[in-house]
Amino acid sequence: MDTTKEKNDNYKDNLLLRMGLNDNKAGMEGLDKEKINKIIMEATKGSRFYENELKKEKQVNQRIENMMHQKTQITSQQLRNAQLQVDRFAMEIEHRRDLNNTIVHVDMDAFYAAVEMRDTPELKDKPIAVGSMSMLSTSNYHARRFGVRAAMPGFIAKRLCPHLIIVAPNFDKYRAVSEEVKEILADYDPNFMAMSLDEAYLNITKHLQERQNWPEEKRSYFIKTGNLAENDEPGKEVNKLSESDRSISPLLFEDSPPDLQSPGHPCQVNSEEQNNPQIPQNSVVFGTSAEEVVKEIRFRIEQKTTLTASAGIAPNTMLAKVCSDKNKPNGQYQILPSRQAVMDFIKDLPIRKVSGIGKVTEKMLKALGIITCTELYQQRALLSLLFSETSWHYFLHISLGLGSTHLARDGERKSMSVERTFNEINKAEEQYDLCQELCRELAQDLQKEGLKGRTVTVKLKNVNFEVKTRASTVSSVVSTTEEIFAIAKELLRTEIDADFPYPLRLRLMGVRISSFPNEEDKKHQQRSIIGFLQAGNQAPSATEYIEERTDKDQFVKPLKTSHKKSFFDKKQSETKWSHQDTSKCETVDKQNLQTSQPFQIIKKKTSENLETSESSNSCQMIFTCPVCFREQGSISLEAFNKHVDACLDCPSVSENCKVSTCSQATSAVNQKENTHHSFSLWEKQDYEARQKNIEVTSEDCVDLVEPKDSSLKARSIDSLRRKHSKEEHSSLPSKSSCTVSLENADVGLLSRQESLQPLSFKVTAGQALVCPVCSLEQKTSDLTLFNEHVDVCLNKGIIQELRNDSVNTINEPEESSKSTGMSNKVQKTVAKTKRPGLMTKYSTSKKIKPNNPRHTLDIFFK
DNA sequence: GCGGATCAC
DNA sequence: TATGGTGATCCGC
Repeated sequence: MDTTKEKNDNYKDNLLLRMGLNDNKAGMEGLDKEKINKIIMEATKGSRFYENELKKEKQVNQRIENMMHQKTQITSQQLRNAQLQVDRFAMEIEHRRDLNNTIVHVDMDAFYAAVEMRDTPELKDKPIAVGSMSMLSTSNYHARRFGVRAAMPGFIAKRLCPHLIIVAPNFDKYRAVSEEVKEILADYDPNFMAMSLDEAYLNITKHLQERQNWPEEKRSYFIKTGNLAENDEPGKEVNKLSESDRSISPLLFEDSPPDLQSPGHPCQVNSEEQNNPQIPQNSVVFGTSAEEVVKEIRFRIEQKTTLTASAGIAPNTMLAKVCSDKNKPNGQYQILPSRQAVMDFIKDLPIRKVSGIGKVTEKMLKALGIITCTELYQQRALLSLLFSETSWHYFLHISLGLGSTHLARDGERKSMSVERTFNEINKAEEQYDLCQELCRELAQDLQKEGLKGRTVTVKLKNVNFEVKTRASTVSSVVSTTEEIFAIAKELLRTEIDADFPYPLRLRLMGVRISSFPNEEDKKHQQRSIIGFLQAGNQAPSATEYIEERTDKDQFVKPLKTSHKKSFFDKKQSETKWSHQDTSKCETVDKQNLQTSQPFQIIKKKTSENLETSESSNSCQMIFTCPVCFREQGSISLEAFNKHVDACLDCPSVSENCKVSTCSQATSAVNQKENTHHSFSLWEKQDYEARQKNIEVTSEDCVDLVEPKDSSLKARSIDSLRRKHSKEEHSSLPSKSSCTVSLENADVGLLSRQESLQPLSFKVTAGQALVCPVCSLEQKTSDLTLFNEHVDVCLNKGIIQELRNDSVNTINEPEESSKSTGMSNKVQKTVAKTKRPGLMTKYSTSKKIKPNNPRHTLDIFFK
């Protein structure tokens, strides 16, 4: 698909063109550009949306004005100094220029629209767009001639092109097609980086090396016929592409360059093929060059999906991305891996083409007379004085044609959010209901990924399109509907109160959660559990502490939870019970009957009526060590802490708790497999989820434990745990204990599967490390990995799950809020916004080498 | 840590 | 009638 950026801009350019606010060229064919602008303006002018656009525009202009003023203050001496510094840095990064990688950016052409056209032949020669009357995701090339673009509201598109057919998106279908494409991409780079359903980066350097020795058969493909037979393996029989099928692409892309309209079409077959009797007539042989590889990729994509892709080949991601746009649609472009080739390409390249330079940046730079990369380079000293270090480093990289040469693995998620646009809602009560509904959805999403965060942000957009965000960070992680809503509600309340007596007139509300603890945090959290428990004034008793923390941390569980055979039953200490106003004791008990915790501080409800027992109920508490899982009875907190400390610090802790660290099911697996390497079940689950990019349910989890046992298969890990809690000691660890053991072969499989989104799993023979938590030998010599494992065991297995369950147990959802009437599920875009390694990568200040750099300047641009 | 902005898709 | 949703990052407080 074309870059949204471009689509967006063209639309907004059109929007603003007649206002004299923007004079970019759009280059329309089908409909006169003036007409397009006129129609858009007529549909837009006077709207609240438009007024807000103007307002934002003014703000940008103000920014520019400030910048220009700042510029006038710069002395020539400052500029000279800046020049020196910048050029030193330029020399440094130039020195590190790496041309040894071949990066490919593959981009499906008008993806959603193309899928719809493929599947509905009637649409083939009509202008179509995918989306709704409110917003379009993409349009086909026919519609684009009328100025119909993505990120344009459908109702305006309809005015531009009355015959436009707007098709509702079908994301499941797009996902499926995307998977087909990804299967092909994986053949060339198992670690390829998918940016969305229709876009991906590949590093084919390794493939190219291997390919050099490949025989022709391995590079030949038969041309298939109209049926969509699965057949994209080299050398497999397929028939000729039928006329009707071949007609699809040209109709989609009328202006395709003829030589690229059908990659791999017989007209492109290598000459060697004709001379080789081994290769049948209706086949194509691809060469061994990068260009040939990419042709092959695009050929296979089209054969398999009947859809076309464009691609760019370059020594880094930044250039590859720009290249893929060059011969779009259905084309490709390569920048050869030489500095000269790169510089030639960069020379006149408008900076706006670069990923990361958006509308605003473009405008600001334009105010400085910068439009092309050459100009960007020429103004580098000035830029270093006007922009942040992060920014000017980024600019400098662009202007030298530098970018990421490796595809960074996906990092951990940083936030998760839900937001929704609706017709004006101005009644506070409805706003709260809506907020709760969003919190509920968010909590569900969080649960799917097993995440908890500390910061809750509420986003509000009023009917004038003015956006506000309000955030609150709490001291410990939250994840349930009630916890999130408790925070979000207050944020919302503050805003409602602030405008009183006027109502908030909202058109959008969103809830986001962030500040997920990283591994370090978790470790710290775990290790400081002792201090955690001691928090409060002057070493309070455990009971006092718990009472304080009940709302947030939910470290408390009514005793019924594990009354069956728990050690805890025997020794209970007195404590008080308090609960949040929203909690419902009935559900608490019901829930608790179904759960058991390895580590719990148990409170027994002594009053019949929880609602009235605030702060006065006696509860009894028992501690179980989170490390060795042994009940510590009603010992003092200090003694308990010491014990935990000792367990955490003692590497031979496993010696003390070999027997009971694993639940029955897992033990069985371990025995059966008799292995050396183990993963936390949940770790593996997370891992596989990342790979498949799917939601993982607890059912999946059980599959991992014992795939052959159908009786277990159908059960969730929770039910498994429940079962165990009944059959065994309830003090056994729950999820933490579900450690999957894998044969080395399995580990190998994992490593291979990792291809999609690699984890850094290294399995090396030799030195055995024993996890002090799960007692299982870790067959890795990588300390980091080992530590990660221990962290997972500690955190996910014990504290996290304890809290999770406690929380779920105590605050059972209140009665459902009214339906907001906005239940239409929107596709969650897999928005990976990482600019392949630029913006953030160079944010650290560099030590400048004290070499004289001045004379080297000329090497960059002449 | 917060809030507004920018950017990508 | 009607201008999206998700996620990341940066900057100035």
